[in-house]
Amino acid sequence: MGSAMLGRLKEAEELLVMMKMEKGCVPNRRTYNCLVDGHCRVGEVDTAKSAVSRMKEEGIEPNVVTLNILIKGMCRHHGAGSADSFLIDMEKEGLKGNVVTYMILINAYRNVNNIEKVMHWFDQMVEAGCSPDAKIFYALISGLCQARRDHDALAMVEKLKRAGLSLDLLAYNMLIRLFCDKNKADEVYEMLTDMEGAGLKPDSITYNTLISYFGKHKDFESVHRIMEKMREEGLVPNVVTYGAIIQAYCSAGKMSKAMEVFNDMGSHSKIFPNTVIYNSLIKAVCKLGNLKEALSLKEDMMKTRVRPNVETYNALFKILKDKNQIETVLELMDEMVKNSCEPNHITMEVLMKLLPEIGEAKNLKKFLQGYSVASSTEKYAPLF
DNA sequence: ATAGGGTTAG
Repeated sequence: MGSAMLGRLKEAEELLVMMKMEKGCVPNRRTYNCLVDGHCRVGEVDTAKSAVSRMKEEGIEPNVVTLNILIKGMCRHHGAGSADSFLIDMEKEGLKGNVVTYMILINAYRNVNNIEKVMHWFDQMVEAGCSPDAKIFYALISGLCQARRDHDALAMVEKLKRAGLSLDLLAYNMLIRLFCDKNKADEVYEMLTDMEGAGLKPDSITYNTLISYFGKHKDFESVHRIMEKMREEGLVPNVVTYGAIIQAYCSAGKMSKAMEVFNDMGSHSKIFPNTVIYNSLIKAVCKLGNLKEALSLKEDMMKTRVRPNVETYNALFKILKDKNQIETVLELMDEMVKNSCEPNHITMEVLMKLLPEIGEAKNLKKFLQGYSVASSTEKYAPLF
């Protein structure tokens, strides 16, 4: 971004000067807030602050909107920590935040998974006499679910209900997901019942979450029962539904079942397998030591233009190492480079073990720099 | 055009 936007900001500043020169055309607080926001959006937080000083000099006091614009800008460009201390300073000067102010901070800390700070600012908000609205509660419940804090999440649900508010489908889905992760079936059912009582119907995300849960526990009877119910409700299985079922069969070692669902996908529906689904299958056949099948699935991906990702290659590197197929490792390393697929620490771990076979560190370094390793004459542009 | 938000398969 930057230059074009910065250019327009310069125009805005010039316009402001012109406004001041014309009689009866006085920039007001809104004018300044717009300008402050513009500077914040391009990351010029300091310029934004000096615009605030200028507005003060002209006798216009910044309001809570000005404060929120700055807090948001600081969170975005300087991190939540700086916005945090800035608000504390502002509060000392008597400027009070509102629900929006706390929402900005709560979400900033939620985004970096700092749940302590999320809770801290929720408490601060209540202490400051702000009554939280449903959106605030949803943000908090989301943060608590992400942090896997099921008890705290339920406590927050209680607070929301006491405030006369209720959960929506999205919030229920997050909670159901959390209880599935924690393997708390009773709580899952409780949520589903509660949801029904609130007049909310499960959507495909709810169903997919449940299918994945029962799949993980190899309870295929429940998986099918839920799929049946899903169809009765007029919901169509999507790529995630199929992915969950295929993954379930894979982890149960039922490869023929997994392949059956996989093959049915394209023919019985217009839903086609994606990278996640191919990876489930490739990982499963690798685990069974079936290199040929793994490579053929990867070829199938290339043919159907489903992009392999780093997980695909890592699974293949592992089995190729076990089977001592160095030539293929080198070929796949080149293919990764060609497809701009970035290696990760797992890739490096596997390849490091193959160092002598790959031809010492030289080739690994070339690989990392984006050069061909299979044939030393070929050369690609460095990609990483 | 003055400020705020969250979900599913590996």
